[in-house]
Amino acid sequence: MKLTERKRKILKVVTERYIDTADPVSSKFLAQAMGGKISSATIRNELADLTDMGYLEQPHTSAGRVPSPKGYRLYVNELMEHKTLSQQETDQINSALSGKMRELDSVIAQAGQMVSSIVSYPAYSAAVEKSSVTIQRYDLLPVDANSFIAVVMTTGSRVKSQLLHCSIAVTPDELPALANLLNSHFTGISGQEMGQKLMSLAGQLGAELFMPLSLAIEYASEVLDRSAQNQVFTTGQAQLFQQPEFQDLSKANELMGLLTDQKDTLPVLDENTSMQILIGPENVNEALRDASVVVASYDIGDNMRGLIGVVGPTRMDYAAVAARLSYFAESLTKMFGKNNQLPPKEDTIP
Amino acid sequence: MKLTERKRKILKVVTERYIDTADPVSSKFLAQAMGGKISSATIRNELADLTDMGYLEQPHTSAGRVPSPKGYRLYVNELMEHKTLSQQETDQINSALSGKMRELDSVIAQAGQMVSSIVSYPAYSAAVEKSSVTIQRYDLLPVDANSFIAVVMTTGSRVKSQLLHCSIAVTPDELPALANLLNSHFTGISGQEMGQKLMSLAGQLGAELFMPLSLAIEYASEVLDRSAQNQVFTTGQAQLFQQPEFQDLSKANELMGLLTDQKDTLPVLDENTSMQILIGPENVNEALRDASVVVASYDIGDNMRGLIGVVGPTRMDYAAVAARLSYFAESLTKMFGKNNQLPPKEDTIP
DNA sequence: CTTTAGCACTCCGTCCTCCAGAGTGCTAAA
DNA sequence: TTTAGCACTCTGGAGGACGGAGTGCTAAAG
Repeated sequence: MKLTERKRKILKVVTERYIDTADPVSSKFLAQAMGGKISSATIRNELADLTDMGYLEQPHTSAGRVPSPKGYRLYVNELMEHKTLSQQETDQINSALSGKMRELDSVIAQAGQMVSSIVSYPAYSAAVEKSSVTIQRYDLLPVDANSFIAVVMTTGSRVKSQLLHCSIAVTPDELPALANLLNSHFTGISGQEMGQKLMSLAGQLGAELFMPLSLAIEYASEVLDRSAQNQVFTTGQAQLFQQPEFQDLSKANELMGLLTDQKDTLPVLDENTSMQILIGPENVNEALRDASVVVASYDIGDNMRGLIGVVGPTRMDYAAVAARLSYFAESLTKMFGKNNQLPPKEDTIP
Repeated sequence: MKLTERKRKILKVVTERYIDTADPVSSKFLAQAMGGKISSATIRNELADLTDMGYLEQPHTSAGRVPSPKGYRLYVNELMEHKTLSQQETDQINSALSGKMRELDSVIAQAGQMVSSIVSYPAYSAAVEKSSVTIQRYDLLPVDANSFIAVVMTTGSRVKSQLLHCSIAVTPDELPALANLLNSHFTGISGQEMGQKLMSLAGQLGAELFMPLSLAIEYASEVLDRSAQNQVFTTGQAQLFQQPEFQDLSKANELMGLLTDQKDTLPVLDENTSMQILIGPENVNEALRDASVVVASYDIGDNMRGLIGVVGPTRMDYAAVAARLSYFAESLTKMFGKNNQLPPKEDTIP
């Protein structure tokens, strides 16, 4: 059977109406919405065809029609009009982004919050490394006899630091030497390799050097660990309950679990794709089978990509979400691009 | 009317039974549970008294009895037997805590997760400053012509650092002088004061010094800001739905909102109290009126306190939660106490 | 061949009613 | 003060009736 222009039009109207009201769409409504030129009987014939073709579903005989996942897919790929945001909406996003923030984790977390509040669905947000992270550089700063600060910079120019306490006293003079040792032998390698290398040095160094060294390395490998298990932030879970499809606890519960306790199984975007829409059963994740996900990525520096996604019912407003999400992702890319690594910089103090 | 020993016993049994089954407790059950020596009719008389006194409630005539908030309060204050954890349970907690972790935020967040999974209710976790935080010390590390690393240490010995980019070149020789300036004039004061002081210096310094300085200060005040708005982590929200009282969406929804989007309004413990139980209407927060909160605190270094709380139905198992939470809090205090500021330290590399 | 009017049919959701079960409160006796 | 007995109340689930919404099909019209 051929998908005529009129069928496409009908599918589009059905989808948009259903997105709007969450009620199955009737032939009567369609006849009107399509201009009143054709009768509901004709529409019914078309609907029957579309149902045969798998684009529509009926919750039960004698209910209206609802788009199937296949229908949504066609809608998203071919029928959906790509919205552009209104001035007001871009302003809203821009002002949300204009706050000054430096630390990467905060930026990521906040981005999720903003998106969630803008699209009114739960959102998630993460940063993923393009390649594996290693330590690029170490600095050690003296504090007192038993403490010093370790500062490490990873590939991707993220800087982390921590106060370390050492039961054996460390004189400030020793620190530069230790730092040298670290920089020359413990950069560019994995946490495991660091551990091995450290062991091999165990015999050659006195305890007064070995101990602070091992502390610093322990810290460094913790930093690597933490950036490897890329942290996912989620927000706006409560928005789920606004949706009629999640009035049913059991459905909502599964998704909630995903959003709170198994965040790390949320869909990740393949590299080189800037946005992806996953509809219902297209999701690998069992818990997302009755939901849809829109996920976009943005660039952070050379070695990292940010990920930001929205979770909603299959009935979610794809056009609106996609438009907002892609604008948001682009803005973030620009923002990070400004100085090749960091969030917006204002040269004035507020 | 007097609260006889028998009445207390009955209240205790009612409460524990109700905590266990979530079903109103009948006189028949009580007669059996109390040893079968007295008849259900007698129990009914006693129940009527307890209801008059406000310790029990009836969902409707001809249902069994349920503890009122006042009843729970009495139970918690006087009737509850303080559990001690089994070997297995302490082992579980200890092994959960034994993972090595240094960064404060991660420790806090993880603590919440552990507690939530141990008690099977949603949990929240935060760190609060005992007094206002200021910067104690600055270090600046050269990176390249236009970048340097700023390292700041706050009161309470938390160290934060960030790579900063400056559009005007900064020579490495200038950094120590800048750091001196920062350490002598910009320590021990609030973010606002820093801003003012910076302004007053604006005229006296050339742009090549002023600009990196202002970047560093901007970063420092951001650090202060962030630690002022003490971040609250929540986990295990999905556990709410396991509870029969939150099968009703509207109840659950309100609580979910609190746990995801208004985390910062969750109850905070007064200083000097190590644990507190807030039952139903004792909560100031409207959304918590039908819920209970158990919150405990632990020490982190000199200037900080950790806070860890559990949110559940009023019917929550206070004895179990309180026991686990206080053990957990004590363990954390010990853990942080070890080196007066930091999480567990192992002198060996895994 | 397509469109349309007409009509029978299906299914849902709601509203009632009915009824068993659980539990109480009260009374009167032990 | 305790207890047996009994009438009473309330809930929750099952069953049935019914209006409404919407469809599918047929047969006629374009």
